[in-house]
Amino acid sequence: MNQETRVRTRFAPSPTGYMHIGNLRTALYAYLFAKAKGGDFILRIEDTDRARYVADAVEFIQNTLKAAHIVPDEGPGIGGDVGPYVQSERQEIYRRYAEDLVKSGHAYYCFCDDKREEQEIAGSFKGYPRTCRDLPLAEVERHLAAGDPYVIRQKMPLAGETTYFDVLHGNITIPNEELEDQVLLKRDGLPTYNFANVIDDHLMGVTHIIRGAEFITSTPKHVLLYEAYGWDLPVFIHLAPVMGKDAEGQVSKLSKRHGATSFNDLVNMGYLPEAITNYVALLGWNPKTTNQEIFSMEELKELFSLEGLSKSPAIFDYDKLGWINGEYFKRLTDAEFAALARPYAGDLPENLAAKWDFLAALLRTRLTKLADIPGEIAFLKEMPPFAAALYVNKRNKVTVEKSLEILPPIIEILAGIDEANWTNDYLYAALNEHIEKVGLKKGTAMWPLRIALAGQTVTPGGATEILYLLGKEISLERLRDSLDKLSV
RNA sequence: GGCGCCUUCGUCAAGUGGUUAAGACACCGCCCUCUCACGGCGGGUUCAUGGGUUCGAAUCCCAUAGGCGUCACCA
Repeated sequence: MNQETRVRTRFAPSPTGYMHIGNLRTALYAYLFAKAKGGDFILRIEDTDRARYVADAVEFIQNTLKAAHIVPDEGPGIGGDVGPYVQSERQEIYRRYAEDLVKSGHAYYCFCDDKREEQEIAGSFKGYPRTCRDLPLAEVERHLAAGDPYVIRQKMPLAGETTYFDVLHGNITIPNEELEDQVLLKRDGLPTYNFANVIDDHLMGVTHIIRGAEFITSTPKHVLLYEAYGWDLPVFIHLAPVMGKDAEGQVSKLSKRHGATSFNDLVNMGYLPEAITNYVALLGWNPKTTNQEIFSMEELKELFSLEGLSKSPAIFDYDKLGWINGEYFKRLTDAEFAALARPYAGDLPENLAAKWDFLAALLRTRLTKLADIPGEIAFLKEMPPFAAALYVNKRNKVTVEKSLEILPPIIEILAGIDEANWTNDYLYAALNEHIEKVGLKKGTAMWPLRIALAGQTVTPGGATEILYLLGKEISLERLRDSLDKLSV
């Protein structure tokens, strides 16, 4: 390929209505590479399996890419010079190319039934099926004239080996006897993946094929096709898979048992699309020149290079995703975060709903995903039952007895504060004054207060913040109730 | 099973013959602190195993093991 060739990459999903995070990463890398090189990124839909067709899947894919800020230059609904970009609309093209291959002797009509199962049982599956490989021309014409159903198969070399170059893995060589005379055109007239893929990549001018490692062993078949047509080979880049780890620590290809595996699942859990994209970019790619980890899409487009790709599988790590998501939360303003987080809080009692912005600000630095919000704020909606042992805190020198002494005067002070002054700042100042007067350590007084108020040791916000959120009435109610239980 | 790919801390990873083997997440400790979190400082038997090559190997070669993929009229 010469220097002036414009880089063109593509993402070619089948319309399943589900965007696996591994697929999203493939799309991302193909997109980033094209953009890093000032080239084009194409979206092509590979819907040649009628049985697997899912309604609205194309729209779903487009929406997902949009949410992830991956923007195709060409594709269905976008246009471009080499469309259509949906394979089911290109049927005639494949047929023509398949027939050309028959004429040039690289493929042949096959009228056999699909006997694979029988053959496998018989244990002679290798080399199958080549029955029609050398069918006399007259015989072929007789079948065609009779309208017999057929497939077109690729004629593989019986000996030797095929080698191609992969950017990540170097030369890959597969013995030709491993290659089956694969079907190119199916009985229903539609092409198989292995055929349509090659035709389209060539016709659409794709220069770099970035796809999953599961295609490493079928690529020699594609290479043979390119050679049969006399076409230049594109550059192959086979990405290592994304793995998951289950509860037992077993590693396997990322799937349901590892939790959410689709982009949309993660978004619904409250990971920001930008954070997911950022994390996924780093899962199998490293910028090399910097230790930076938080990247905008613009930065990624500039930095991305094939050299940073990793050839070994990477395990999807929710901890790291959570950290990156948290970093994105911290970069938002309080108002932005409050708006984004509100739907996850569910129905809020009036007192809390009115103070949502204040609550959200407390939550912002404490969360790794929005779906954790209900659990974080449950104690504000309803006082959880708790054991007196929670009052005991060594570092703040608090015991149950001590709490019994500390609480009553504080409750009295709080009861005397006017509703109008019931703000975090005022409450904090008032309590602080009392604490200093009686010579307590701040933590010693605040600990039991927060426990009596919240019923749990870990809370978003400190004692006075919780007082403010709960409001005077509920706060005093909770405190008196807790004190009663403690006195028994 | 055949063929193929992969193998640096628990995880993501830098590293391309000479480094105290970066950095990040997670974990642990300390500091900060009205708890937690945030922030700051610090900690940890990491080069799968066995052979070579070399003055010297995480880096090169060969085996072994393990993991993964593939062997469809699915992609």
